[in-house]
Amino acid sequence: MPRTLYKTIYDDLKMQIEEGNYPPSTLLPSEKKLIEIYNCSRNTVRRAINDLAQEGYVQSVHGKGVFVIYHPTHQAMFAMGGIESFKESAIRNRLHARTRVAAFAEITCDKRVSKRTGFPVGEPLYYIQRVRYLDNIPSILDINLFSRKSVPGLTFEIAENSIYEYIEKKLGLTIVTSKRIMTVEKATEIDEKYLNLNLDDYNCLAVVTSQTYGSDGTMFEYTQSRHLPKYFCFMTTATRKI
Amino acid sequence: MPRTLYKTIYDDLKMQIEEGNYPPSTLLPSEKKLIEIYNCSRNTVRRAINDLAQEGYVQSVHGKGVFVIYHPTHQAMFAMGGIESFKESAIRNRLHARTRVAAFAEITCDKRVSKRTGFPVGEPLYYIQRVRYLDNIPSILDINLFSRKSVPGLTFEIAENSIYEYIEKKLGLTIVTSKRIMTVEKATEIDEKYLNLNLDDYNCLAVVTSQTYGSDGTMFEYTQSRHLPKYFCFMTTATRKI
DNA sequence: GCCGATTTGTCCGTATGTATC
DNA sequence: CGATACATACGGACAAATCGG
Repeated sequence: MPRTLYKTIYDDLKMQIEEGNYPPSTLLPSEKKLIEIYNCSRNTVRRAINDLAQEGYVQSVHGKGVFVIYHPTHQAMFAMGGIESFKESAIRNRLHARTRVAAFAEITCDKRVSKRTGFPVGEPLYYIQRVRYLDNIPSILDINLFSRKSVPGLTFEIAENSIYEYIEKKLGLTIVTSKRIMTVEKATEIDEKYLNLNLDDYNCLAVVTSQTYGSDGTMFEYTQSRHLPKYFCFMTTATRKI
Repeated sequence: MPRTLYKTIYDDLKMQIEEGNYPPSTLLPSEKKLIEIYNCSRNTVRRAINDLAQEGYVQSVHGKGVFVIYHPTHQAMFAMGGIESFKESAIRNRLHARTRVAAFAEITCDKRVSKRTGFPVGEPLYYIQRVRYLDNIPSILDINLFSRKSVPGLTFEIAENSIYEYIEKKLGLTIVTSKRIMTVEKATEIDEKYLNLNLDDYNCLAVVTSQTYGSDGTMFEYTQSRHLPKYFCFMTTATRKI
């Protein structure tokens, strides 16, 4: 449940938009009216609208009002721009999810790994390979590197379930920022093996590389997710800086 | 030139971070100090920090301070999360850019097009196909649909140069929000023809579909960009909502 | 463990500027 | 021109997290 006022307003407006009470290409009530509706200050309303704008739900136009630009099409997507665990996305898309751990090891960051990941040389790490099944089809190959300092006590069993759940619920570490880079790469032998690839079909994979930062300001995770193109979709909203 | 105070502060902090004056994993000066430095109110400083956080430059931590999480690695990318024209990205990456217009027509949106693009049925549109060359290699196939109402007067010649320049400079229309969806698709015969594909190499393309909204709150552009994987890279930053 | 200083987070009120109609 | 709408900027108050003594 939202504990802050602007979050409550944000959630309510978002719900109203999704349910069609504020249809696409119409205007939201003016800030003045929203102040009356939610009985709060103008800043608080503006904060909520701002967050909605960043997610592509609305767009403010000077002197006119706040337009709804949400279209229901974009709901049925698998991988969204936000930060979400595999389990969370699977649940949201009503797919059966299963994870098989293919490798689990403790390593130390060397020069080569440091260059690729951004972890400092000498940093103790967990190296984990996992195959993700959606409705029993191997769909994603995940290669994770977690800092053993930031995320201590990881086990094979936790990796089989949800590492994010462990981080947030057991360790109390909050996940804040995630930087992601999307590329398309030729499938390797390892991909072929784990994802049961038929190269005549697709010989490429969608590769998402991400660095995740926790609430202590340090990077605690570097992950490469290799997606079967068929089930891959990545959505984001950009706003132009003037 | 930035006309607003928070933009000035944002630009200055960004520059300092990029130049290494505020190195990665150190703290920015506290809000209190920044208020003194820039001689402004707390809200203004916070606004600038907020914008930097959304671009993955910094991350605020309650009770501690604002960490710099920028790493210089991410500069040399081609397609970024932001809104940028082909010409702009090419210049930023110091590549020679050329555009060949393969098709230019005026059409009217029918049911099928409407379902795919989100334009209303009956909307008058421009249909444009362009091949983008980077350093004389055909790298991107762009299929654009522009609203003839929002973007009147488009010509073959403008399409050969920069449509965005025309929209912003000649029409005075501001580009605000862009929603994008990234997928990986099998290459078609058309791709093969225009991009000189060798299917033994890559048989897939990175496909970015985007809907762009202008300052009048209406969608004026629907574009599908089909990228050669070799030169494709897409970067974005996500922050977790609690 | 407690306390006080520091730092960020939330929220309020107000004034002024500027675009739209 | 005036009314309405959003944009920028300032100020202050209190809460919550962190850290050092």
